[in-house]
Amino acid sequence: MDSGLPVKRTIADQVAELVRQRILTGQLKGGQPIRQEHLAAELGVSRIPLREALKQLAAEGFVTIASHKGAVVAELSIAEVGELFDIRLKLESWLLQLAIPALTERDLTALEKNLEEQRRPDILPRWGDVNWRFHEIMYLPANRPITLKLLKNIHDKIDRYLRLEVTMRSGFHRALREHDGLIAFCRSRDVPAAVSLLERHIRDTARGLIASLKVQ
Amino acid sequence: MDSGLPVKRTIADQVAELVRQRILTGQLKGGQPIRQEHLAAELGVSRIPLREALKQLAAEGFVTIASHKGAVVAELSIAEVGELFDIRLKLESWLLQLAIPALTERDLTALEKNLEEQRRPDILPRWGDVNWRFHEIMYLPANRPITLKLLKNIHDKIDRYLRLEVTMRSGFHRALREHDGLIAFCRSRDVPAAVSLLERHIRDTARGLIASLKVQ
DNA sequence: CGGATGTATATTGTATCCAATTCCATTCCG
DNA sequence: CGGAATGGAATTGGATACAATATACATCCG
Repeated sequence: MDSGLPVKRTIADQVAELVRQRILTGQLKGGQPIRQEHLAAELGVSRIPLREALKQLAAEGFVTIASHKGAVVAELSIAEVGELFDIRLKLESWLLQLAIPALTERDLTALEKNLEEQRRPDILPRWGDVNWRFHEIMYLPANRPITLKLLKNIHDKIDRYLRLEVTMRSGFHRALREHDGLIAFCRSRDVPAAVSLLERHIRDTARGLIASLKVQ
Repeated sequence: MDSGLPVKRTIADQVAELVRQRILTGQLKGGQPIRQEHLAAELGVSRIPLREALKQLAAEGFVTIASHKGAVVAELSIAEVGELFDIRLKLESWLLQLAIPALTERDLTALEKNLEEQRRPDILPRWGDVNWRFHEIMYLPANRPITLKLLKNIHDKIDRYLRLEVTMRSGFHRALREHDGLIAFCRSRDVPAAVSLLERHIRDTARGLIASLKVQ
C-alpha cells in the first residue's frame, strides 16, 4: 500500500525530497544559488549526502550545477514551459484515450471526491498536488507507469510557475469546470469528447500561464 | 561547436559518462551489481564522485539503487520496452511533423551522409549512435530541445537491447530502407507520408525487438 | 529440521584535510 | 584615469579514514 517505496530511506534521498519540495513550493526560487555548507548545516547533515541529492535533482532538471560554481535552482524560459505543455498535450491525451475504457466506478468516484477537494476554499496551497492527483487518477488505468512518472516530473516543473500566477484566480474556475466536464465524458465513455476537452484544458492552461509570464 | 557543454568536467561527470557508456555497450549487463569500492579502485577515483555518478545514473534510469544493497544495472521488462516505444511513437511523429517544413538542404544532405555511414559494413558497433544521430538530424529543426533530450534518453535505454538482438540482422535492412524512404518524403515535404512511415518504422522496430525478447 | 544468533561484507554517513577554481577587490602600470 | 594583473577569500570538488547501519550468509542450538 506504500506504492513500493523503500521503507528505509537514506539521508541523501530525504534531502533530495526536501529540497525538491522547497523548490516546488517556492521556498527556493529560480536562479537562487544553493550553498552546500550552509544548507548542510541547516539540515544537520554532512555535505556528501547533500551533494548526492543535488546530483539527483540536477538529473531530474530541478537544479543546474556548474562546475566549481555550485547548484542553482533551475529556471524555465517561456519557450521551455511551452514545450513542456506540448509534451503533456501529446502524452496525456494518449493516456486518457487508453484509460477511459478501463476506468472503473471506483476511479470515477475518486475523481469526484478529488473535485470536491478542489472546490474547498483553502485549496490554493495544495492545488499543485490535488490537481496532479486528479490527472493521475484518470491516467492510472492506462497502465503506463513510465509515462506517468515522466508526466509527474513535468507537472512538478510546471506547477512551480502555475502556483504563483495571478492567472490562478481567473484560470481556477475554468479549470474546475473543465475537470467537471472531463468526469462527465469519462463516465459516458465518450473518448473523442474527453480527449478533445483535455487538449483544450491543457492548451488553455498553457496559454494563461505563458501570457502571465510574458507580462512580467 | 561543442554544443554548450562545459569544458571543465568533474570526475563525477566523467565517471557517470563512462559507466553509462559501459551500460549502453553491454560491458555492464542488466541485473549486474556495481560494487563501489571495486569500480572506484578500477577507475582510480575515490568513492565520493562514483556515488554521485550513480545517483545521477539512477535518476536517469540506467541503474537502480537499493538502500544498503547497492546499485545494479537497470533491466527493462518487455512491457517497459513497449511503453518506451509508445512514447517514441507519440513524440517523434510530432517532432517530425514540426520539423519537415523547416528542414534545410543542409539537413537533407546530412541525412544522406548519415545513411551512407549506416550502409558501411563495420557499422554494427556504432549502430546505436549513428541511428540516433539520423533521427536527431530530422527532429532538430523542430526546435524542441527538451523533447529531443528526453527522446535521446529513451533511445539510449532501448538501444542497449537493440544492440545485441539477433533481430538486428533481419531488421537491419528494413531499417535502412525505411530511413531511405523517410529522406525521400522529407525532401518532397510530404508530411503525412513521412509521419506515417516513421510510425510504421518505430512500430516495426518495437515489434521485432519485443518478439526477440519474448523467445529468450 | 527450523529458528535464532552471530559474523562478514557492503553501503551509508561523518569528519577532516587539501586541491582546484571562481569571485572580487585591490594594486599596479601605461 | 582606465584597464589589466594579482592576490587572497570563499566555495566547490576530491581523497582518506573511520564510524554506523543494514544485509547476507553461515553456524549453532533446541
